[in-house]
Amino acid sequence: MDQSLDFLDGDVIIAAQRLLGCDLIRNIDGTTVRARIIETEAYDQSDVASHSYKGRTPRTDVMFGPAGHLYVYFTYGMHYCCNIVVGPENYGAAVLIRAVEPLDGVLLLEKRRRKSGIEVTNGPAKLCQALDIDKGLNGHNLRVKPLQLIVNKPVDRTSIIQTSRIGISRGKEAQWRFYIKDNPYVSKTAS
DNA sequence: AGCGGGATTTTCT
DNA sequence: GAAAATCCCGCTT
Repeated sequence: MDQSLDFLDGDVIIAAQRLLGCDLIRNIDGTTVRARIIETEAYDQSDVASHSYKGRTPRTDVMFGPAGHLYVYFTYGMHYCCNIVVGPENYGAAVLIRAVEPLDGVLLLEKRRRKSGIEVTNGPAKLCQALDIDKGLNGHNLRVKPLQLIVNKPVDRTSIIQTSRIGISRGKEAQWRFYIKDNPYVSKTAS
Protein backbone atom coordinates (compact mmCIF):
# COMPACT_ATOMS: atom_id res chain seq x y z
CA MET A 1 0.00 0.00 0.00
CA ASP A 2 2.82 2.42 0.77
CA GLN A 3 4.07 3.16 -2.70
CA SER A 4 7.46 4.56 -3.50
CA LEU A 5 8.18 8.21 -4.07
CA ASP A 6 10.70 7.33 -6.79
CA PHE A 7 8.71 9.12 -9.49
CA LEU A 8 9.66 12.39 -7.79
CA ASP A 9 13.20 11.93 -9.08
CA GLY A 10 11.94 12.37 -12.64
CA ASP A 11 10.35 15.09 -14.74
CA VAL A 12 8.52 17.83 -12.85
CA ILE A 13 5.62 18.04 -15.35
CA ILE A 14 4.93 14.34 -14.94
CA ALA A 15 5.30 14.54 -11.18
CA ALA A 16 2.81 17.42 -10.96
CA GLN A 17 0.16 15.22 -12.57
CA ARG A 18 1.12 12.09 -10.66
CA LEU A 19 0.78 13.95 -7.35
CA LEU A 20 -2.90 14.63 -7.99
CA GLY A 21 -4.94 12.24 -5.85
CA CYS A 22 -2.07 11.56 -3.44
CA ASP A 23 -2.60 12.31 0.26
CA LEU A 24 -0.84 14.44 2.83
CA ILE A 25 -0.97 13.12 6.40
CA ARG A 26 -0.40 15.86 8.96
CA ASN A 27 -0.16 15.39 12.72
CA ILE A 28 -1.25 18.52 14.61
CA ASP A 29 -1.41 18.45 18.41
CA GLY A 30 -2.31 14.78 18.55
CA THR A 31 -4.83 14.97 15.74
CA THR A 32 -4.24 13.21 12.44
CA VAL A 33 -5.35 15.14 9.39
CA ARG A 34 -5.61 13.64 5.91
CA ALA A 35 -5.91 15.83 2.82
CA ARG A 36 -5.98 14.83 -0.84
CA ILE A 37 -4.01 16.82 -3.42
CA ILE A 38 -6.42 18.39 -5.92
CA GLU A 39 -4.42 21.07 -7.73
CA THR A 40 -0.71 21.46 -8.58
CA GLU A 41 1.70 23.60 -10.58
CA ALA A 42 5.13 22.63 -11.92
CA TYR A 43 8.17 24.91 -11.49
CA ASP A 44 11.51 24.13 -13.12
CA GLN A 45 14.88 25.86 -13.11
CA SER A 46 14.63 26.37 -16.89
CA ASP A 47 11.42 28.35 -16.36
CA VAL A 48 11.39 32.14 -15.80
CA ALA A 49 8.50 31.88 -13.34
CA SER A 50 10.39 29.57 -10.99
CA HIS A 51 12.16 30.74 -7.85
CA SER A 52 15.02 28.45 -8.91
CA TYR A 53 15.43 30.17 -12.29
CA LYS A 54 18.14 32.49 -11.00
CA GLY A 55 20.12 29.75 -9.36
CA ARG A 56 20.63 28.49 -5.86
CA THR A 57 20.13 31.10 -3.12
CA PRO A 58 19.52 30.73 0.63
CA ARG A 59 15.79 30.85 -0.06
CA THR A 60 15.75 28.31 -2.90
CA ASP A 61 18.34 25.97 -1.42
CA VAL A 62 15.77 23.29 -0.64
CA MET A 63 14.55 23.23 -4.26
CA PHE A 64 18.01 22.05 -5.30
CA GLY A 65 18.10 19.37 -2.62
CA PRO A 66 16.76 15.79 -2.69
CA ALA A 67 13.29 14.99 -4.04
CA GLY A 68 10.47 14.26 -1.63
CA HIS A 69 11.24 17.11 0.74
CA LEU A 70 9.08 20.18 1.36
CA TYR A 71 9.95 23.65 0.03
CA VAL A 72 8.08 26.35 1.96
CA TYR A 73 8.28 30.01 0.99
CA PHE A 74 6.83 33.18 2.47
CA THR A 75 5.13 35.71 0.21
CA TYR A 76 3.07 38.91 0.14
CA GLY A 77 4.21 39.71 3.63
CA MET A 78 1.84 37.23 5.29
CA HIS A 79 1.38 33.95 3.47
CA TYR A 80 3.19 30.63 3.26
CA CYS A 81 2.98 28.32 0.26
CA CYS A 82 4.36 24.78 0.03
CA ASN A 83 5.96 22.72 -2.71
CA ILE A 84 7.14 19.14 -3.08
CA VAL A 85 10.75 19.08 -4.29
CA VAL A 86 11.27 17.11 -7.51
CA GLY A 87 14.24 16.01 -9.60
CA PRO A 88 17.83 14.98 -8.91
CA GLU A 89 20.08 16.72 -6.40
CA ASN A 90 21.44 20.05 -7.58
CA TYR A 91 18.51 20.45 -9.98
CA GLY A 92 16.00 23.14 -8.91
CA ALA A 93 12.45 21.92 -9.50
CA ALA A 94 9.32 21.59 -7.36
CA VAL A 95 5.55 21.16 -7.52
CA LEU A 96 3.42 23.84 -5.84
CA ILE A 97 0.41 22.44 -3.98
CA ARG A 98 -2.44 24.85 -4.79
CA ALA A 99 -5.43 23.00 -3.32
CA VAL A 100 -6.29 19.94 -1.23
CA GLU A 101 -9.52 18.23 -0.18
CA PRO A 102 -9.78 17.49 3.57
CA LEU A 103 -10.67 13.85 4.30
CA ASP A 104 -9.92 13.43 8.02
CA GLY A 105 -9.67 16.09 10.73
CA VAL A 106 -11.93 18.56 8.97
CA LEU A 107 -13.12 20.13 12.23
CA LEU A 108 -9.58 21.04 13.25
CA LEU A 109 -8.88 22.55 9.83
CA GLU A 110 -12.06 24.62 9.96
CA LYS A 111 -11.12 25.86 13.40
CA ARG A 112 -7.61 26.83 12.29
CA ARG A 113 -8.96 28.68 9.24
CA ARG A 114 -12.04 30.17 10.89
CA LYS A 115 -13.85 29.18 7.72
CA SER A 116 -15.86 26.19 6.51
CA GLY A 117 -16.46 24.29 3.31
CA ILE A 118 -14.18 24.82 0.34
CA GLU A 119 -12.74 28.00 1.88
CA VAL A 120 -10.68 25.84 4.22
CA THR A 121 -8.15 24.61 1.63
CA ASN A 122 -8.95 25.96 -1.87
CA GLY A 123 -5.75 27.98 -2.29
CA PRO A 124 -2.00 27.55 -1.73
CA ALA A 125 -1.74 29.85 1.30
CA LYS A 126 -5.09 28.72 2.69
CA LEU A 127 -4.05 25.09 2.86
CA CYS A 128 -0.78 26.01 4.53
CA GLN A 129 -2.65 27.89 7.23
CA ALA A 130 -5.06 24.98 7.66
CA LEU A 131 -2.32 22.34 7.85
CA ASP A 132 -0.02 24.46 10.03
CA ILE A 133 2.74 24.59 7.45
CA ASP A 134 5.29 27.37 7.86
CA LYS A 135 9.05 27.99 7.72
CA GLY A 136 9.55 25.37 10.40
CA LEU A 137 8.72 22.64 7.88
CA ASN A 138 10.98 24.00 5.12
CA GLY A 139 13.21 21.11 4.02
CA HIS A 140 11.13 18.50 5.85
CA ASN A 141 11.36 14.94 4.54
CA LEU A 142 7.84 13.88 3.48
CA ARG A 143 8.57 10.23 4.27
CA VAL A 144 8.37 10.87 8.02
CA LYS A 145 6.05 12.47 10.59
CA PRO A 146 4.61 14.97 11.26
CA LEU A 147 3.91 15.49 7.58
CA GLN A 148 3.91 12.57 5.17
CA LEU A 149 3.10 12.10 1.50
CA ILE A 150 1.11 8.96 0.69
CA VAL A 151 1.08 7.87 -2.95
CA ASN A 152 -2.25 6.63 -4.28
CA LYS A 153 -3.48 5.18 -7.54
CA PRO A 154 -2.89 7.68 -10.37
CA VAL A 155 -5.84 9.87 -11.30
CA ASP A 156 -7.37 8.92 -14.64
CA ARG A 157 -5.91 10.99 -17.47
CA THR A 158 -9.36 12.10 -18.61
CA SER A 159 -10.04 13.61 -15.17
CA ILE A 160 -6.99 15.92 -15.25
CA ILE A 161 -7.43 19.48 -16.51
CA GLN A 162 -4.30 21.29 -17.75
CA THR A 163 -4.10 25.12 -17.82
CA SER A 164 -1.65 27.99 -17.48
CA ARG A 165 -0.43 28.88 -14.00
CA ILE A 166 -2.00 31.39 -11.61
CA GLY A 167 -0.57 34.59 -10.18
CA ILE A 168 2.66 34.86 -12.17
CA SER A 169 3.81 37.69 -14.45
CA ARG A 170 6.29 35.78 -16.60
CA GLY A 171 6.00 32.26 -17.98
CA LYS A 172 2.25 32.51 -18.44
CA GLU A 173 2.37 30.57 -21.71
CA ALA A 174 3.43 27.28 -20.15
CA GLN A 175 0.48 24.98 -19.43
CA TRP A 176 1.95 23.71 -16.21
CA ARG A 177 -1.06 23.81 -13.91
CA PHE A 178 -3.07 20.66 -13.29
CA TYR A 179 -6.23 19.94 -11.33
CA ILE A 180 -8.83 17.23 -10.85
CA LYS A 181 -11.87 17.87 -13.01
CA ASP A 182 -15.10 18.87 -11.23
CA ASN A 183 -13.52 18.89 -7.77
CA PRO A 184 -15.01 21.76 -5.71
CA TYR A 185 -11.71 22.59 -3.98
CA VAL A 186 -10.00 23.80 -7.16
CA SER A 187 -8.87 27.38 -6.47
CA LYS A 188 -9.92 28.82 -9.81
CA THR A 189 -11.61 27.01 -12.65
CA ALA A 190 -10.87 27.50 -16.35
CA SER A 191 -8.19 29.95 -17.47
C1' DA B 1 -20.99 37.70 -8.79
C1' DG B 2 -17.36 40.51 -9.91
C1' DC B 3 -13.94 44.06 -9.30
C1' DG B 4 -10.45 46.92 -6.72
C1' DG B 5 -7.48 47.86 -3.16
C1' DG B 6 -5.00 47.07 1.17
C1' DA B 7 -2.31 44.13 4.24
C1' DT B 8 2.69 43.34 5.32
C1' DT B 9 7.66 41.57 4.96
C1' DT B 10 11.05 38.70 2.65
C1' DT B 11 14.00 38.66 -1.13
C1' DC B 12 16.86 40.13 -4.58
C1' DT B 13 18.20 44.39 -7.74
C1' DG C 1 13.42 50.16 -3.68
C1' DA C 2 10.13 47.09 -5.97
C1' DA C 3 8.01 42.95 -6.68
C1' DA C 4 6.02 39.03 -4.92
C1' DA C 5 3.78 31.24 -7.16
C1' DT C 6 -2.08 35.49 -2.12
C1' DC C 7 -6.10 36.40 0.51
C1' DC C 8 -9.86 39.05 2.32
C1' DC C 9 -13.05 42.64 2.65
C1' DG C 10 -16.06 46.13 0.95
C1' DC C 11 -18.23 48.24 -2.78
C1' DT C 12 -20.87 48.03 -7.09
C1' DT C 13 -23.85 45.89 -10.24
